[in-house]
Amino acid sequence: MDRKTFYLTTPIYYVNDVPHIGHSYTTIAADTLARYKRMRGCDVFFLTGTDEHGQKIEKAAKINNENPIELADRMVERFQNLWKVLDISNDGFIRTTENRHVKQVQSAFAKMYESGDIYLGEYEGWYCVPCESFWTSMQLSSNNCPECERSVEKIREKNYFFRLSKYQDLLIEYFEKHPDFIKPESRRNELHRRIVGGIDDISVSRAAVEWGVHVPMDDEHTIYVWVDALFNYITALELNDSAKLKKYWPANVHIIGKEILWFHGVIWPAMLMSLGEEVPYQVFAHGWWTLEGKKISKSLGNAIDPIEITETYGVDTYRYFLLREVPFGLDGNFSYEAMVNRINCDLGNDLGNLLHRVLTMIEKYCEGLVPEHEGLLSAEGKELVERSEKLNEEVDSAMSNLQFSKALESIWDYIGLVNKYVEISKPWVLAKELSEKNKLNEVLYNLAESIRIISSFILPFMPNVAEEMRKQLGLSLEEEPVENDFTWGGMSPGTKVCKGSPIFPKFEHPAIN
RNA sequence: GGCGGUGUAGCUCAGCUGGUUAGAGCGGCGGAAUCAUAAUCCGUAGGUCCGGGGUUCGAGUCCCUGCGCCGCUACCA
Repeated sequence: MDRKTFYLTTPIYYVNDVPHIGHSYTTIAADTLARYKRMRGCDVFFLTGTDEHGQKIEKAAKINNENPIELADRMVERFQNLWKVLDISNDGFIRTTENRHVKQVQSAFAKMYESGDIYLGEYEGWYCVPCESFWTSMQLSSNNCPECERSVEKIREKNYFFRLSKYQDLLIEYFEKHPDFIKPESRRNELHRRIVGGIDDISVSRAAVEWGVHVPMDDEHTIYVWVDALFNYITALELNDSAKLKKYWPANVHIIGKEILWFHGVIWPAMLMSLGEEVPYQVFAHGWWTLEGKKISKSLGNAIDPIEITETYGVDTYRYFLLREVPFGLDGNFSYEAMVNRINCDLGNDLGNLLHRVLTMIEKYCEGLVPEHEGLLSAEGKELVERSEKLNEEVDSAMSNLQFSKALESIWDYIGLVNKYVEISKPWVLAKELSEKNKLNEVLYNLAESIRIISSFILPFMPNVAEEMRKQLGLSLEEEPVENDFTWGGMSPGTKVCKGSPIFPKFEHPAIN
């Protein structure tokens, strides 16, 4: 039987920048979705990688007195190391400097040239010499460079162009037939209006840039980095008719930041249409993080290395915070205050304490063995079971829409219900009466089983925490997590639990400056 | 400038096609309980739903307008 495939990607990260919170956010979201889909039985292919060409890299390397590829090699290591630290389970990693990629990009470019969708034309624009930037007349601020306010000069350059305008109607049609193509909806509407407003052909080659993929029919030019970069999503699968491409393409979702939506939502589908390839099912553009209320930028120098955060606060807690604090798609604010609050309250008080109190009772009242009980479930016990089924539906629906925070909210509602169940059932009272032994056993079994289910739902978000919970519950860590883990009844009576120290130690709130 | 969004409790936000006393989480306050990382559970917050005008039997929810904030307008998660 063929399993359903699920192909998801992050952008390939530009190696001119050190990895920061934004990169980690996209990748953690993608990883969580990938892990979730694997548990649901999908054949997942999760791709990330690095974008290594272009003028910025060329210049940065020159300043460092090294070859561009040396710079890239160094930076790639930093990204790969971060993914390792954050427990990213990517199935593929692609670098745009790899030979397999370069060759396929050239062949796609040649194909579009042969079909007439790429043509040699003349680029006309405004050039700011000190900034080394090109601007359209619309971008100019009172006829000067919008960045430095100095005067600009008109330049003409032979360039290859992609006939984007030709795809206007097809794109509009695609947007209208696939309302979920771009998420969130507000972004979709923005793009849609802009396409309706008219799109021009785009320059897809640069004569002035040497560090890039050379235009196959004209060695004087390199291919515009964005064109080069976008193709990674299919060159990683082997574009030229391989079984892998057929198996996974079109991608189920490209997860990206909102600033690169134009490329993914318009240019990329148009080029795929030109090549006769299918368009991805969805492009999901998430929001931006501010740091303590301020925009994160190089000029402010306030970027934080995710590795630093995780060294202090832990990897799983960081993953949890990013996906819980802000609905995916909206902007959010990262603050240590909020992070500590989430760790202490959601994780420590609600979840960590629940695990700890239940295991203590199983050890105290049942010699550390998950008890067996006779007879039917009590009304409260039934509610736990029913709500776990509802939770299963809620989480699946939220995850299908990449609503990570919503999925976590549902899981935490359930955790709240289980804590309530402890209060209502009062196992410490039942334990005092020998005649209540069967009732006590039922309660403790239900609690252990509820926590097992919770650990399954949490696994895609916090893989290490889930593993630790399972270990303390006495479950085998050998077996791969599967869909069955989400449904009631997986806990075998007689399982020996193994309580450890609290899984979420409390943090002091950071001093307020 | 053009196009679009948004303004709801101290804070962060839910409130779909207009319909009974406007909701959640966190914080604050009061109580219960003792299995537990002083964790948990229960109760409580009386907020001109930005201002003004209008449509309607009825508007936080629709329309107009004023003010504030934000996004897109082809570098950057």
